[in-house]
Amino acid sequence: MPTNARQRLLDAAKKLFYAEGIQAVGLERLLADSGVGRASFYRHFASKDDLVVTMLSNYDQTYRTWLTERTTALGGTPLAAFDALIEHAKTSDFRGCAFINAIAEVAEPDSQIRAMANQHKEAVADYLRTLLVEAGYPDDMNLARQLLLLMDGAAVTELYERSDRAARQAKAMAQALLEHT
Amino acid sequence: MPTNARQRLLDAAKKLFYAEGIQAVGLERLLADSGVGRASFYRHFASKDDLVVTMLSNYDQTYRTWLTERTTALGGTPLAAFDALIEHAKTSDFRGCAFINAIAEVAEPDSQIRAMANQHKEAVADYLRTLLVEAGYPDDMNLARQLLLLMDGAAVTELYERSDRAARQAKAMAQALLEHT
DNA sequence: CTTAGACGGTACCGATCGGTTCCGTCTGTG
DNA sequence: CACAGACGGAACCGATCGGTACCGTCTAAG
Repeated sequence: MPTNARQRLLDAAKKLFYAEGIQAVGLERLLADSGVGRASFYRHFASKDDLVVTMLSNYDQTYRTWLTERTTALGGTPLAAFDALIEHAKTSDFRGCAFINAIAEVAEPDSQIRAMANQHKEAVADYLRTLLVEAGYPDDMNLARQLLLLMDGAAVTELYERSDRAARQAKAMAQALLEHT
Repeated sequence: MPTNARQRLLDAAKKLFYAEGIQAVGLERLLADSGVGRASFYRHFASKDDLVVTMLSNYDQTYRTWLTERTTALGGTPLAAFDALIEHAKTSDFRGCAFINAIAEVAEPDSQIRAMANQHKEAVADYLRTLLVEAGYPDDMNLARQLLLLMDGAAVTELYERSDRAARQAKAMAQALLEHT
């Protein structure tokens, strides 16, 4: 019967890997930050890679849940998703998309992380597609992918700019894109 | 009088860091791949960080030169820059933008790499601005930054997709953006 | 009270990290 | 020929990497 060591590890992994990068954070940091013993780590995860993959799977779930809830709260339109992104970009610990950052540093073409990123982005695009349909636009996955490209472009731009400028710009571009459709 | 050890190191750094990531490539790999002795490395660079910064500065120069030449050869219009991006995305060793990948994995907010990335992107945006002016569009840095956001969004999407789809989509979006201006 | 299981702490492992030092070689110049 | 400088190879350094093994503790269930 596991208590909470596993969850503390996942929490620390989510925070540290996102904030500082996967390769930059060693097990020592993870264990110190989570207060979990070294042995307990390997009771719950087969390896550091296992923790990374589990954490990213966790991130996929929590991010999409968050996006859905905030978008709904902000009006439920396609543009509301961009308002959610703007809110996200304003937070002090915002550092773009965890999947994009992960595949930017792992590089291996047949990595499980790449496959997970692909799947994650596909799911987000599909969500944007449902937002488009609900707002009365035609069912168009290509248009949804255009919105996703804008969101990802903004997420990556905020990595070197320190403001929500790119997110607001992406929203404006999305608005123009939807008006001229 | 330096001969060529420094240049071989920079070539290897450019190739390996871009292909596999900065943290993933150790000095051993750099030295083995370039054929440079360990001592010679430190005769030319103060540290690995120094090599990284020098290599990125080199990348900024060569990338912008390449972009200018290809864009000019492809017509010199703003959309020609996207044709250059499509060509780039088709190459087998394409792995997005080196600066974006670098800041995705180094993370430190006051890092020199972040400042260089900011400067690089500003220079590219300024080049896009001149392309807009030459094509008869109003002098509008904001519009140039919109084009850059599309290019960066495509570069990052190609990290987990394996085709030039995102680049072609970004071009289509740029075309729509320019037509409705 | 006793037992089982989850736990944290620690010592330890081989490998590799970035970095320093010394040495022998090779090449071009005076 | 002699000298200087750029070079490659290798030994070595402390630190840290991911991973293994063992131990004592705490807690909940029988």
